[in-house]
Amino acid sequence: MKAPSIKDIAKKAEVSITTVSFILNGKAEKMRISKDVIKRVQDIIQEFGFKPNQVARSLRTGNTKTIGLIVEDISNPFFSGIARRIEDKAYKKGYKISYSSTENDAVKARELIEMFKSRKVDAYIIAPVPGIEEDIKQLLADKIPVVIFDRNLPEMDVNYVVVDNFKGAYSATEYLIKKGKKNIAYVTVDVDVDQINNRFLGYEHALLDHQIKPDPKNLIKIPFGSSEEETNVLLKDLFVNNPDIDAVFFSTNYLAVRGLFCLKEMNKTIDQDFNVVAYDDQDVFRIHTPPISVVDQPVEEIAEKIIDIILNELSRDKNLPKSEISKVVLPTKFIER
Amino acid sequence: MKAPSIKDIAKKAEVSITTVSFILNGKAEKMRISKDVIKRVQDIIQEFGFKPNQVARSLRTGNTKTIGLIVEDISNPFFSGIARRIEDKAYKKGYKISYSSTENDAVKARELIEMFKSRKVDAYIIAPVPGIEEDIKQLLADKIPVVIFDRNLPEMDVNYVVVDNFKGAYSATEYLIKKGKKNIAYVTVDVDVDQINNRFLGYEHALLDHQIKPDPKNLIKIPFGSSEEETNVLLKDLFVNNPDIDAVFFSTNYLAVRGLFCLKEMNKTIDQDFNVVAYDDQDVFRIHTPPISVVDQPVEEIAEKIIDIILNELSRDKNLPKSEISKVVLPTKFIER
DNA sequence: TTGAAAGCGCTAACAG
DNA sequence: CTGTTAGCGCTTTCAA
Repeated sequence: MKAPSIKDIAKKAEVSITTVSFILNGKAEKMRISKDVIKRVQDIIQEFGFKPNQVARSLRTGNTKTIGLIVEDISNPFFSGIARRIEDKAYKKGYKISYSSTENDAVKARELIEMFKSRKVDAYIIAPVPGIEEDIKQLLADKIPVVIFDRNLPEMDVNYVVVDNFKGAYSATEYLIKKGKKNIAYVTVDVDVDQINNRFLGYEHALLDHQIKPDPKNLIKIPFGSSEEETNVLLKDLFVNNPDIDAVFFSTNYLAVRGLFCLKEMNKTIDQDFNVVAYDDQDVFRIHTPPISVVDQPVEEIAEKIIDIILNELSRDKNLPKSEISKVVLPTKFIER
Repeated sequence: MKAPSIKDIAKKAEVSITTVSFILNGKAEKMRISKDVIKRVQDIIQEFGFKPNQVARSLRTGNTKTIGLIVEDISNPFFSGIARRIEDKAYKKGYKISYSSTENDAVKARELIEMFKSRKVDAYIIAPVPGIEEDIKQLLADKIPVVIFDRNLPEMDVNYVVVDNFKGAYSATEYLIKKGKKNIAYVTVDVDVDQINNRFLGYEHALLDHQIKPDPKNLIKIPFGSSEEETNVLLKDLFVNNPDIDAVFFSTNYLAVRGLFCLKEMNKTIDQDFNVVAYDDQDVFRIHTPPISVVDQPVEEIAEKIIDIILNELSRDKNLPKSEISKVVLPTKFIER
């Protein structure tokens, strides 16, 4: 009960494997293979339930019709939302997705790229971690389509799709300032990546533009990978030691969720006197009582742009036209609640 | 700047490709290749940054070191949580994951299996939709490792990892009954899959065991794929038309989330007089005011069992020992809040 | 200890 | 219009 090969089909149909191959690849017309033969071969393909071996095809043609997706953590709703939409669109064009999570670890990220390389994926979609610039450059040098997203790698000539994190954070901070907040805490993660940095800059500049001096006491960086408890401890310290904080801005979705739990535990009520803003919209912020205002990232559009760029590069002639780099910066939307 | 092949290495090292291959595959010892040669070849491999072409290797050996993961929707936190953990464990054993979402569509699921088949994935992890029994049987007949999870396919000799949905729903319902609830609504999805059916049976039996006659008016099945608005309308109808409902049990995580929004919009307060229970634990239920009791599925364990079974089958000798089928039923945990 | 060579299944010149 | 054939890069048997 082995899977039939093109040879079996050819033998059964009493034609050469070339003929079968042409029919398989829609080149029957061009090769002017007779209707009869086409029909006969197709019937036999049906009958045998024959599917060409993609592995062999890949070895021969050099492309695998697979796209490698490298994210920080596939279980983060932001990434899984993107993954879902990318999968959908890629699938319609005959591409499959292989995914992997880096956990923000450059070593792991590098290994993943190696793995994908040896597996000959046709293109890469990467939420980069600092330290893989070289590996990405290598990919580019090999003329393999790459799109990075979520974070930008400054100084690199690579396609990217990001949101305007500076403006996003700026507008959220300004909102708080206009609400009369004077001591706006900023909770972030300690990784040095572009989008996180820009969010902080947005926060900082909004303060400065409104004559508020950023107070280091109001700033906390939670180490990446901290457990729920560790995060809790740090957050509580922040609020306990700085009772005059009258608003908090969380720079990531998961920190905001942790923060909300923490505030709840502390019986700190969120109201006119104490505001909270989060990054990324999720059900949890809408459903919270009171609902939490957020800086919303257009997930759908991000995914769409990414896949458009990838498919476009994939379909263009590899050798000749040196394609323009796509630099997409999408706006965020502040949702007041 | 083409990727170097084993041939390039062999030439440079002035040995045959066989020798390189043996060294690559850790068979150098067994083949008693001299230390010198090993060293020299390995240095050159280093220098060239050579990685064997997995595609070629796959074609030759017949395995791709890839596992196909077929779920309903990768962006559902339940599935992405499982995906994350499976990925992690598989990665450590040198396996990669290709994922795809079926959207509960048997036709799409079948296509996905075909796709994975032609790509020669080594094993399948599937959250099955009704109607693909035959395809799975085919896989089994070809002796390809398969584990299904989340839902069971009754009457099939296939490894599965599920939770005891009957008991899960039973205990949750009983909890509500013991709280004195008389009119417990049940909100579910209209797909006819094993785990959804069992949840309903659990609910029903709990009622019957406590001399409560299930009232069809308290039952609603939301069509799968309904939009947020459509769901809203249906839910509102339910509550408006049945004002004596004093508790609701949502049979899936996303329905519960929709339901909570809906109740909020209706200004229906959740308190002693009106209870809510959801299936699957998520941040959103913990953070809700008041917090929502849930039937928790042990995601970590589910993922662990799945990957254990898969890796175990993958490592056993294919031809000889006909392995026992693994039937794992994990308990759910009712979390009262 | 190492090398030569067959072949995994398929595509695509090239030859009729 | 269709067939022959040379690989794609690798593993593995058989020989030396």
